[in-house]
Amino acid sequence: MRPSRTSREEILQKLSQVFRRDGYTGASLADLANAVGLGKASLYQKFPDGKAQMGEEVLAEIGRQFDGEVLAPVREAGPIDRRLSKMLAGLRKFYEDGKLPCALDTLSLGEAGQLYRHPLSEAIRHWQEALTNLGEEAGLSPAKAAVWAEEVVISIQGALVLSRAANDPEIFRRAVKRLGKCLADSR
Amino acid sequence: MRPSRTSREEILQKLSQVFRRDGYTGASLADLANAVGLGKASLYQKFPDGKAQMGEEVLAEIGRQFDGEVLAPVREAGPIDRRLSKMLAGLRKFYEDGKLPCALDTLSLGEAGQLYRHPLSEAIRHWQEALTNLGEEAGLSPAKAAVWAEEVVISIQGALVLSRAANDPEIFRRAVKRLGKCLADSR
DNA sequence: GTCTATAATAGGATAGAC
DNA sequence: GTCTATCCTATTATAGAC
Repeated sequence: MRPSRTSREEILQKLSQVFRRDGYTGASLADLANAVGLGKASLYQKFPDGKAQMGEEVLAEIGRQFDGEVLAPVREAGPIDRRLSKMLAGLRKFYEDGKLPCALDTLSLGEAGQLYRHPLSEAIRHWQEALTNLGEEAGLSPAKAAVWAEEVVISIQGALVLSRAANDPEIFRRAVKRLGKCLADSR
Repeated sequence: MRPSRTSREEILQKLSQVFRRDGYTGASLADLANAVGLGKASLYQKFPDGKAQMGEEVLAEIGRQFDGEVLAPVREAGPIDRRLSKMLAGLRKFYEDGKLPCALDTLSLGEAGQLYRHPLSEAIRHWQEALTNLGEEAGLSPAKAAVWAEEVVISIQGALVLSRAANDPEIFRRAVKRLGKCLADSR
């Protein structure tokens, strides 16, 4: 019997929390092992290439989770407003109402930025692409839709940074709320 | 003769580059000493409390620099548009056209976030305050001015994160350019 | 003031028992 | 599969020479 897939998913979930909170350098193997509830040596059994591999698989897992919780609603059929507000609800959950940082931020610092260059830019591209399509469906020109998509991603990232630095998750919640009203304004 | 003030300023300038690029945990004493051009022991002569003190003084120095290069133009007399565009030029210089991260981002991760809680939130408050005043002078209601100020700060922070993660400083330049046109839209 | 040398500890990674 | 024990290197920090 092959190793259960959910189990690894759960491990990656725990690991991702540490990486997102503390960044790549800030996440020590002791922290990571602790979060998973295993010894360091056991982690190396599952990730023979060590921390770098953990980060890589965590990024992939985060990407899948983001796709399911945030982007799937954007792409489904139905009225634009409903899909947008489902995405915003997904974002609130994914970022735990502004209390959990984004890996695009915390895994792009220093050495990690080089290490994960491609997955990071691909993740951004996917997000913007889904939003651009939504913007066009809402009646924006391709150019305006692309700008709107970029501004949405920027707003989320900026609000997360500000919430963390100011220690005030309300900043994130306010920003999400404003995004619910701004599609019409871009027209 | 007491130690020259510019010399310490220059040291803090070098240190701040490392902290901003690599974050608090990512900046090792070897990196920091190297950037300054001194041995590690010499750094401890100047900062007896080590890395924590360096970060603290770096944040203070960054605050002064930001105040001079970015916020001073916002507060000076003259037409609103001119002051806004001077701020944007200041931002482009301060963030080296999107290539140098903001300390609000990279020094708010993990342990550093707790360590520098107060200077970080104070820095944000100062920035938002100056922008809110500008917004009111431009004719916005106090409430709308506060929202506009928050959105400007969010846009800058988000654009910096995105530029870094996507490895594309153009994202930052575009965002700054858009900020030059958005004050009127908030009215 | 700055350096070399060195201590003390933490971090990443592996060996081998169970 | 997981653990204890261990290795090696990097990191923070200090002592003491110049």
